Amino acid sequence: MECTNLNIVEELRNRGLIAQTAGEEELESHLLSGMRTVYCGFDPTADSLHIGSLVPLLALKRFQLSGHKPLAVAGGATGMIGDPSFKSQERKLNSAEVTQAWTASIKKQLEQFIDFDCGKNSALVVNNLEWTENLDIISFLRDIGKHFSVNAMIQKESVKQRIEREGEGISFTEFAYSILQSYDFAHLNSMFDCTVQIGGSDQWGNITAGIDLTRRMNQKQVYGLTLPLVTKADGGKFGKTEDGTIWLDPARTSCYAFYQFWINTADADVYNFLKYFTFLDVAEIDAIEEKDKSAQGRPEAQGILAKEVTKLVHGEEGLVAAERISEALFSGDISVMTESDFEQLKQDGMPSSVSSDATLTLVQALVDSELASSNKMAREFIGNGAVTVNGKKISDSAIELVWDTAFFGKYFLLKRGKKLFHLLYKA
RNA sequence: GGAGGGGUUCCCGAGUGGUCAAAGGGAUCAGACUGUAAAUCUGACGCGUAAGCUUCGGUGGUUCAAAUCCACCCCCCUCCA
Repeated sequence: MECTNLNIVEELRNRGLIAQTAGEEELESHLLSGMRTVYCGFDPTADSLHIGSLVPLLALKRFQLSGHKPLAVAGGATGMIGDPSFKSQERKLNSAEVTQAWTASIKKQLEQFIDFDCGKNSALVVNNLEWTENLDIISFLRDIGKHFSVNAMIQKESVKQRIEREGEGISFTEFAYSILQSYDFAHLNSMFDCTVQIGGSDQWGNITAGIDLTRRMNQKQVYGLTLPLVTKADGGKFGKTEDGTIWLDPARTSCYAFYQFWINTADADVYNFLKYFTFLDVAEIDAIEEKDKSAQGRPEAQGILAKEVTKLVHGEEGLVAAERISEALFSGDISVMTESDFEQLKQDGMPSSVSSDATLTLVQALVDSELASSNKMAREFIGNGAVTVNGKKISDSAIELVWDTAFFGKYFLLKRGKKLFHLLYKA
């Protein structure tokens, strides 16, 4: 990768990706005057990252594209402690085995996003357990802890509610989290000459603490930048659907479901999301917005967003699969699908299940497939005309599914509502 | 330790002996309209085809009948020590 040296700060600013910076002008000239090593940490709170981590992850890549060296840290150590920042409750600790297993899978995910073979600014992924597991308690308290003022630490907004709120508290373990993360920054600074840390805006307190510690331990000036929390225009929580979190791991959230998540982005959010989650030029995004505005009917933006993000996360292959299913289900005529298309749907992440029953009622099938939460609901859906079997609307709730009438004698494609599908197939 | 106020169906919140599966709002889901939007309108929203069954912090009691009354217990909040 060439060192293009475009102004990354300005680029982030144009995309609305800067929440806070420690000395924006200084940081800007620091980044313009040479290749810098930029770090961002990701703690293992599950065996996969979810789309909440996408903004910082892509930001690392943006830094790399502008010629800087990204350094992703998997929080094998910090994940053992638990970040209390803006968390209203103390969290339970996971076992060491679990945390280390999660760290390993997260490390693997991080590696997909940044380039490890582009010369000088090739990326680095490290685990912060490497430099903390052998840290002894006395050194920790004397060499690191001495630089922290508890008075200052309890002033931080990020732990305020835990300290002030009645009925809540914070253990020493979580309280010390910030020290651990600060030490990461100082350590990375001396090991890799890392001078910039980025993170979500909830990380501001931890980042500034790291800047202070690095100055005190290494006598070096380092910088911080936080990215905004992604919000939706309707006030809802970003990244959650009825079915829960949108994960980056296709085993947890299929490429198809992932693609659909982005397709369903509200108009009010989609142009911002294009700036947050894709590498398209801001000018290009503005052009899309202009075009959508002047054209009537369906905007193109959601399709572009879904395509770009799915490709980034799941690659060309994942995108093709997601598009194939979406095409078949939403625009194409299902009856033109071949037997192998159905097989493909299954493999591509279409929710599906096997049935070994000779015959079963449609009501039962809807409940089994979780398209309806109870028989009563299933009947109501059928009565409302919300249920389709193999492309045909069914309004009789007494109907039975007979395999002879299935596609290829073995597939029933159930649909409830406008966008919920389930493939039922014969054993 | 003392005084007071609370815990209601996903959330907020009304209900103080039968007319309560429990007002109202939000969230959610479906239908119509659309663009696999938004807004709007309609409907559903404990389980059951139904009869009916199971819910109102927990346990026990009073009563023909309890979310509502009584006893004990658990949890939360406010004030005092």
